[in-house]
Amino acid sequence: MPEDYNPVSLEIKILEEWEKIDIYDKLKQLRSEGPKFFFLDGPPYMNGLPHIGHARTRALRDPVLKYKSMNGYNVWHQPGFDMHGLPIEVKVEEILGTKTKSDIEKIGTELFIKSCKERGLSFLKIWIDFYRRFGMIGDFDNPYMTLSNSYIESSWYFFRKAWEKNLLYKGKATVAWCPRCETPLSGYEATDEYKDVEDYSIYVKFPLEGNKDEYIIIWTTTPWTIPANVAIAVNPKYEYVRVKVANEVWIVAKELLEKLMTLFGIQDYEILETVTGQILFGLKYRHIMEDDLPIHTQFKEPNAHTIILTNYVTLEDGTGCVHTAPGHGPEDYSAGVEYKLPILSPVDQTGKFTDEAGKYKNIYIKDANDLIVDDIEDKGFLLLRDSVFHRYAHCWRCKSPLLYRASDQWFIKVEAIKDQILKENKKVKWIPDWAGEKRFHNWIEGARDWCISRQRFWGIPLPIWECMCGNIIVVSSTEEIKSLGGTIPEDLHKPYIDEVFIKCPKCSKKMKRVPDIADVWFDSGASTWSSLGYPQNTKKFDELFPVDFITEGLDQTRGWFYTLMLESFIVFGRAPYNKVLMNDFVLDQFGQKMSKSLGNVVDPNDVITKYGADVTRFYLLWEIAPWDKLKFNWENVESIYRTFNILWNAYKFVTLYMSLDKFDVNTPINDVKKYLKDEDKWILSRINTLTKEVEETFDTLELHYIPRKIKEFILEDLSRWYIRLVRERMWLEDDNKEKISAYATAFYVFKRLSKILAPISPFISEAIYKNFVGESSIHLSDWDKYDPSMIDSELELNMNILRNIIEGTLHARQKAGIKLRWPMSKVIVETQDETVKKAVISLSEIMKKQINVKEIVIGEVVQELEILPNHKSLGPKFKGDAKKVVELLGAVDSCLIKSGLEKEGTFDLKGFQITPEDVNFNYILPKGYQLSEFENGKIYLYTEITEELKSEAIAREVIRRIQEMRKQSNLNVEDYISSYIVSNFESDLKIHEDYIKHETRSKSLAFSKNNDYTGKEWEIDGDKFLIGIQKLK
RNA sequence: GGGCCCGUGGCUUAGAUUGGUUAUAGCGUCCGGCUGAUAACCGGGAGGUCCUGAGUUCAAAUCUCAGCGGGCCCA
Repeated sequence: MPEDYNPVSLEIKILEEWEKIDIYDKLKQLRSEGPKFFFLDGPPYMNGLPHIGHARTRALRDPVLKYKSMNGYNVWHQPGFDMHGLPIEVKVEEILGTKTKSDIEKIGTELFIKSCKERGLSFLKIWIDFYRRFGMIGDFDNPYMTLSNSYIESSWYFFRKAWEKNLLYKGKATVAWCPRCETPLSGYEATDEYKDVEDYSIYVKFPLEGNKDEYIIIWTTTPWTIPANVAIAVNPKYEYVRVKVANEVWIVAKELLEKLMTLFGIQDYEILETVTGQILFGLKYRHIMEDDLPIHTQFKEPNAHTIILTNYVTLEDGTGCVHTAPGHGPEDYSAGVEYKLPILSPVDQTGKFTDEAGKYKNIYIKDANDLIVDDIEDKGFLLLRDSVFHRYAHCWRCKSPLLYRASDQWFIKVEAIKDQILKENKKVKWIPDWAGEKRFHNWIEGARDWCISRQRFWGIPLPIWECMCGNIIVVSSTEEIKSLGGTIPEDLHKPYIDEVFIKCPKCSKKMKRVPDIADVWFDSGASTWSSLGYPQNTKKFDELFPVDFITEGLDQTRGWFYTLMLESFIVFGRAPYNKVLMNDFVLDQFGQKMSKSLGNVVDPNDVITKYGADVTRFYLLWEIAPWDKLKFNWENVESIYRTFNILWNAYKFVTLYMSLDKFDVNTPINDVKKYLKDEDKWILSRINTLTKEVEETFDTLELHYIPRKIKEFILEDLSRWYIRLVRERMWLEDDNKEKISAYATAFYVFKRLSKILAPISPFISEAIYKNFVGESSIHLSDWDKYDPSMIDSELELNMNILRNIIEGTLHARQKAGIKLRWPMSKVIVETQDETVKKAVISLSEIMKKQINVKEIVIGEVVQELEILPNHKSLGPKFKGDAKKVVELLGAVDSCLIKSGLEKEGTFDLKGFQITPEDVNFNYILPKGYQLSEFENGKIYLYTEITEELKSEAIAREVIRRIQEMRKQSNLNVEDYISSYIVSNFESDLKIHEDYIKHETRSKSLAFSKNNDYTGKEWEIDGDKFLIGIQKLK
């Protein structure tokens, strides 16, 4: 006999059982011959605890895997963990108290890297414990970890392939740079953290060569980039003006002229000439810092310090003439390449000016701003010194303001292959489709070459060795290193790997590894093959590739979804995954982002501790579609808990009677088929329909529909309807066939329901299944496919109609103020719908019981139409004749008037023209009837209570009181009692004596008081009843 | 600034592929009822500018366009 529903203790108990039998091992063996299903786990970053968003993603993916397992698939479910990268380095730096890279070198990179490793591994157990507690079943003893030697070695394969395909190159590029971390950041890393900051806003004039006192005006918010200026860009399409201001001539965009003059406070100016940007092309100017930065006089490139043309120049702000410093901006850099400009980037990796910056050498760029602006002013080139608030990129980890600087980096040539990747992406099934067809597609379309190198410590070392002679070798395995004369360290990380030298096959000199590590986004992107140890071990990969299914959050569009696609495409020439489910985030109940500072963070462990993993998983799936934002709502979690409680109680109810009767659960449903009643056939049909719908939804991955349909089934079909209908049958004595067939039906339904529920809520389903079926685990059982022969759509439809009518009748009862306990003699169902008539006829027995009415008639009740004069309208209209009109209204058939008004809008009442506003109509029910409407018709409840009905009603009222007393006395349902009833209704009760005795399990029923019994006085409709009961031994 | 997604009673939501009677359900609230599984449940009432505006149409929550607000991604 199961206890009350206590999810937490139930789940803990089941977890212990799973551990005892080593359920994953069993599952693996069981499905070893099945078709493969390769699920690739999106590795969480190991710098914190699982949050509710992680729980959501897992609540989405785990049901798919469990479902696939139950359907015979050999599911690959290996958890993965992302353990390298800057976030961990930053955390470790906090702990060790280092501020710069040289600090790290001082304390020793070995110590630093060891600390990073410890940090990365420190969360592993917590996460795996969380997965287990969450009800996931997977290969948790063998996770893939990006920091393992095997993973690193496998991932090297990518660089080798990219190198072979000419997609890996070393280049100078202007990339976002964090001066504190002293490393470049990817474009998107740089945009993660924009902050509003105050900066200079300066307007500067550059003197044109040859034309005395003629200047071109530029605007910038970064004075520190002026030293690196090598060109000024204009847009060939725009019009520019040469303006006379005092004794100078200035060049600015025509459209911005007025605005600028107002800004500079200049009233007297004269437009000398209007030209297109095209005309300005090639004009030479002098750099304003020639004196302090001699380098500006030494450029050999012919285009240095000229006006160039680009189309990225806009008229939104500035002057239409754009200061161009290829060493400090990506767009400037492309312009620099296009026009063969010198790439000047006189800033070192810590953000300080270098020798090339002349007098500004060794000053941190931001600190140099003031000095530079002052200098420009002193030289007379400053037109305006102002400040501006704008969004400026900051380092996503350490929050330092970023800068752009040119440096030597390794790149992946993405632009060359993106068209092919777009083609591959078309083969991938995305859920929802727009995630792939639009979002991901657009992202790839705009992709640029990927700067994959980082000048940091904690990451996958680039497997690139360089020789003085210029030879470059990209290795793909430790074996290869050995064959080239290198020795393999125990740990493939820095600094050990830096000590590995190989012999140059060309010149026999010592080749040195490029000291860089890979951008951490590279790591997880290599998981397709690295998690399987490929290419060092080919077996698993050959069996499993490609990935059948992945799922992650929508932020991974540019992250994991992308790196997986890109890297796998480069290595294997195809999309690595077939199906991708993209989910949105979890917000708080008001739609606010969860954050520590707001204090609105929902810890998944809190939810699990309160309601259990089953409810949590079910809720996270049920609340909203996976790809929509989930507003976490505790009240809705509570409602799921209540649903589970109801399920449990329904389960308890049937098991109670089954075990009392020692029902043999092996009784096949076919054995009792001829005893099945309509409600049995109906629920059997419903559970099969539900199974069908669930199967279909697991294919489309619109996963939220599954728990919604299950919840509706549990509440509407199982608890509110089926159990209600069969309750009495469960109380039948002995081997009554009606009872046995109800048991067999209930068993079938619960067994199937537990299967359907198993993928989503693995614990309660396990408990129900094991208690019923006795097998080791539901998760080692096969999915019960829906049985089309059990589905009777007509019956389902009829039952729906019936439920509508029953609800309508109960409404009529309520209006009449008659309790359900009181039997009524008749109800008349009025409908034009033949289907409804059929439904009522075929299911009238159920209906009679549920509405407690003796007879159901399909027919109609003629209602009298009453006409009510509207004096407010009639009075003014007919004045003195009004009274006569009212009399006439009473004399003429009101139906005639009504149809006349409806057709013509007016009615001739013996010469008086009346209109609709003059009268109101009212239908009068014949005496003794109560009306209620339902979807397809009307219900008339005949409410006259005869003596016969009343005595039955009283009997039922008394039964109800005795049941209540049994309950209060904590009697078991099977206990027998003796009872007495003292009242003024002895003769009524005597008519129903057997009925009362049977219902209350009274062996004897007396009509006089017995002081030995537990007695209680009740009042029923104003009459007093003294009732006593006594338990029999 | 661009791409994508979202906006429906106090709250959480269904309904958009295919325009069509009175816009779905739950929570909360008020009234009534039921209860031999249920600290449950059932019936009813109140509660709506379906973000705004325009357009297409006999008809728009639904389709189109523009705008507003929120989110993710990018610049």
